Amino acid sequence: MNIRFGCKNSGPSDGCLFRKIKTKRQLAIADREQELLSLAERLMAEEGFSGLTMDKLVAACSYSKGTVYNHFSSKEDLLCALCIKCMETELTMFSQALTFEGNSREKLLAVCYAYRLHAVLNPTLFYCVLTAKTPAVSEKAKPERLQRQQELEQQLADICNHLFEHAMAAGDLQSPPAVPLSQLSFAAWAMAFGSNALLLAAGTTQLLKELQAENALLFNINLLLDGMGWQPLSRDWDYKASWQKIGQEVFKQELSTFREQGMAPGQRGKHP
Amino acid sequence: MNIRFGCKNSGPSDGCLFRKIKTKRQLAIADREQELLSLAERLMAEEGFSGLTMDKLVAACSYSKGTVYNHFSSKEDLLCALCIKCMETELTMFSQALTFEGNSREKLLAVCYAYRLHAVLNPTLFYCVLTAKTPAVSEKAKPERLQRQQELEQQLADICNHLFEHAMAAGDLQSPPAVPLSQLSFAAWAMAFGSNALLLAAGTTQLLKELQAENALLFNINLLLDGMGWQPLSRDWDYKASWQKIGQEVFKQELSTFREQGMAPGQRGKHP
DNA sequence: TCGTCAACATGACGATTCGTCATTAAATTA
DNA sequence: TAATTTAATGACGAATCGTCATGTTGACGA
Repeated sequence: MNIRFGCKNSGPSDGCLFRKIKTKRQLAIADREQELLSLAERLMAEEGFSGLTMDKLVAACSYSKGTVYNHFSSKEDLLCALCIKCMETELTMFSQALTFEGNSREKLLAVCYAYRLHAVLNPTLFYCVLTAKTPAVSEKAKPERLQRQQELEQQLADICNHLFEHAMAAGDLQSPPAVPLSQLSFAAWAMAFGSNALLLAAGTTQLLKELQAENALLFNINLLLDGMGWQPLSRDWDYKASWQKIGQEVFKQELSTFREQGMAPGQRGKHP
Repeated sequence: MNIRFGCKNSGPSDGCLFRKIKTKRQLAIADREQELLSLAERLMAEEGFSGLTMDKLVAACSYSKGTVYNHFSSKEDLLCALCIKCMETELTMFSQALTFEGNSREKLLAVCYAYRLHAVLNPTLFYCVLTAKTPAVSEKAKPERLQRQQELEQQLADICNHLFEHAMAAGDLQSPPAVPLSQLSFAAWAMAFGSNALLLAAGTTQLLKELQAENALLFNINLLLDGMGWQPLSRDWDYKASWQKIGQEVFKQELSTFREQGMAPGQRGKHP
């Protein structure tokens, strides 16, 4: 028996979770996992959250049920995998946002912009991330996947934390005494998350129709950062201009794709 | 044929959704709906979100499947009904919070306290409200229920809006020009919601363990209200003391119940 | 080239769950 | 009480989940 990092009994799906892919066979398996994930993403976008079932996925792909279950040990595991894919995309967009040239506060805004844009482009995946944190899901997902999920969460949080450090180093922000940086960072995260979630639900709720959803996140975050005393304050700087500049300079491509199609690729359907 | 507000073909569950309950029969039906809801709530608390199935509910009650389906046209409809029950409880607790004597800002804090307390006491119901806004649910729920849900949402939002009006009338808060009050109110709502959701997930996530979850919502809201310029600012007032005072004066009973049992009644189980 | 064996693929299958509907029972009205 | 409307019942079919015995493949050594 080959000694291969405990591959025994673990099925083919490990291929893409390990850092190094060895054989071409494992490579093919990892490829297939991505293929299945893309298919699942499309199914969910087309037919909504509950429209994604294992049976449908099996029917839609060219593999058998057993093979699909070799990749995803349960529906929850598949959901978790989708969540991971979503967060990886977020991470990419966040990194893209960090390239924006501006003061420390504008950089945080750029990340918020990325967060919002990602949510608008992938509303169903946003729900997916929400439910993936539900105990119902995390209890049935593969441990490796949960670990990967936490890794990504940490990386996303690190980006946010780093922006706060940067601001303090630049002298734009002073943390109150006895308040750890993570607390401030959490506040920003909570605001961004809450705004995004409510704005997404607002389409359903219709309670917030009069609200100008386009700039609501910017408005909310500005209030919060003003409360932190993050310089320059919103009364001393035109952050609305920054916001638009971020869109034009960093996410031009995503925005044009969005506007052309009315919706993002694969997001045309309903979400039943 | 009797003319009875179109009761035909509508099943027994209407009884409790109409404003007036007529016959004793309808009264009994409305009672049974509450009985079923309480049972469903307990099932969900004990066995988690996915532990609640229609079949289990039928097995756990003394009625037949058809009868249960006369009340709740689908699983999603049941979920929506639970969401409504949850929001009604919230509304009660919010009203309770409004009795707190204090300045305008403290009153808002009291409502936030109620929101947080409710979420901690009923974590599974919190998830329930989240998912009830999902298209998957709202598309299959009864129209009357969706309407009731929106009514409640409006009432909750009104409470929040009214607090802002009160603050402006008292001179504690000035809305920036060209910014509707609802925008400010939405910011507070988003912050409270986001903080609560993340804090709930934090138990799972473990990313925020170092965070002092107990006061995180207070901290976040304070930052936001400071950003709005809501007087007195947090540097001029001991809101931590207010927070504790709210708990002691308004929610003493809930807190003691919480501490005695370690968890709220019916919330002892896991959430798979 | 072939044999061997571990790893992988297959799809039939049992178990749940959802929701329906023909039938039976009860309540209301005449 | 008879007639009629309304509600309750649970057997049933369809859909879904996840498993497992069986068949297949491909890597590797001879």
